[in-house]
Amino acid sequence: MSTAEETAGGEPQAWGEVTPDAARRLLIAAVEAFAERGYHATTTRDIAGRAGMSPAALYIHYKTKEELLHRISRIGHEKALDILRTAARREGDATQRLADAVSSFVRWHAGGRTTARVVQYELDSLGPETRAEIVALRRRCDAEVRGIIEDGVAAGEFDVLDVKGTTLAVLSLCIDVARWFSIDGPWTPDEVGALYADLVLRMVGAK
Amino acid sequence: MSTAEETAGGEPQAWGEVTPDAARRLLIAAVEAFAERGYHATTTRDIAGRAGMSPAALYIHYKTKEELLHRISRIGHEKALDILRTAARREGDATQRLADAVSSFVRWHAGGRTTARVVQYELDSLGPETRAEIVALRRRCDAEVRGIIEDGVAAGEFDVLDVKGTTLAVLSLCIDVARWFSIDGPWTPDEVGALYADLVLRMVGAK
DNA sequence: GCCGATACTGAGCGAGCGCTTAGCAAGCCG
DNA sequence: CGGCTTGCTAAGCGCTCGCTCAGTATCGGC
Repeated sequence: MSTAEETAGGEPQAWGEVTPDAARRLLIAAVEAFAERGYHATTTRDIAGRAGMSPAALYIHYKTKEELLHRISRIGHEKALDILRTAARREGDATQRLADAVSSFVRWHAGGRTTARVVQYELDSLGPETRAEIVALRRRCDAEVRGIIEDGVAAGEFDVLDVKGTTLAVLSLCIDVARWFSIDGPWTPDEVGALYADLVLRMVGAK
Repeated sequence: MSTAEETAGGEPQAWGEVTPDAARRLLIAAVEAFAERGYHATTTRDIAGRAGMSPAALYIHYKTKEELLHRISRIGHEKALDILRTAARREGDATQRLADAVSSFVRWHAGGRTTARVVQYELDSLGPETRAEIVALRRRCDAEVRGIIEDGVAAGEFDVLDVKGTTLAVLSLCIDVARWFSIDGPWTPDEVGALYADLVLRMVGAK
């Protein structure tokens, strides 16, 4: 992970799927601006300015300001789902898979907190149909984590009172990392990932 | 807790300290609007309209739109701190006090989620000096919870690897309830409070 | 060398924003 | 009863917003 990308807005080679280059620069500028000030407080002039372009250039590549948020949100959620799915399908018992899922999910929220903050907290600024699409992706994230916890309960590895509620709490705990984590704080993303994996294993009563 | 206030925006007899009546109505309208759409997406015309007044009436009672957010945020944080302090100073061992703190704090975030959402998630919309004042209140909330956990560790009741990190995680878990809780969901605020108290006791390794 | 396509800029439109001002109705005090 | 204060409204100012459009520079294909 390069320092430039760590401080500027994301994971290494992030947004590589966005082409052409000008469209990607605008999208990265939008991620930074949305994360700093929020969607509604960000102006299209600010986004274009950060990308080194005139305000009108934005509308060559995106129909509206909301389309930018939509693209960011979908790509981000797909990445989040990918992280959880990879961990859930790994070999190993439920304890190992849950620890892996939580630590990598938290690492993503801490390391790419600029992106994660937009993805997790600007959802309400999307229109109804667009939001519905993103909410569907979130439910699939939820299902991946619930699957691991159910496996652990079935195998007798975990002791859980309320599977649905505990799943929600685990995801909520991980997601909120994007709100409070700061690169200037006392922890690295790896350290928070390890701490949180331990806390979550305690929450599910892993032996 | 009356149904009207539950669906409309807060706890019973909330905002009783705000006078005169017109100022309170405007403030309650602002809480609802900020919670629904966010601070920047809310217009002063919308706030005044919800309170049944003309746009100009707002400026009789408040200097700016930001002063409304400031007042809401300070009163809300004082209430949150009061809840945690009351629980921390109760009689009983650390396990009982932590369970009490978490369940009442979560109940407040779930039951008064309209208010809590504004208080917890619109902080960045405040100006620098105002935000500093609120951040100081948050640190005092943090200190109350850390105090209980430190007591529990000292008494041998808890088994915690990282007191500071665990404190942060516990508060983060509780606060994020305001983001996802819905009155239409499958749980009551009491049920979430009880579930979360159990989860947190597991996180700190309570016997 | 010319043509159309592509990527961009400068200027600016209509709308809606936060906030102000002038004026008015109602209540209290002498 | 007259004059002052209080709480409000109608109208609107100055500004910035998201977005548009006519015009321009650049470039590959023929």
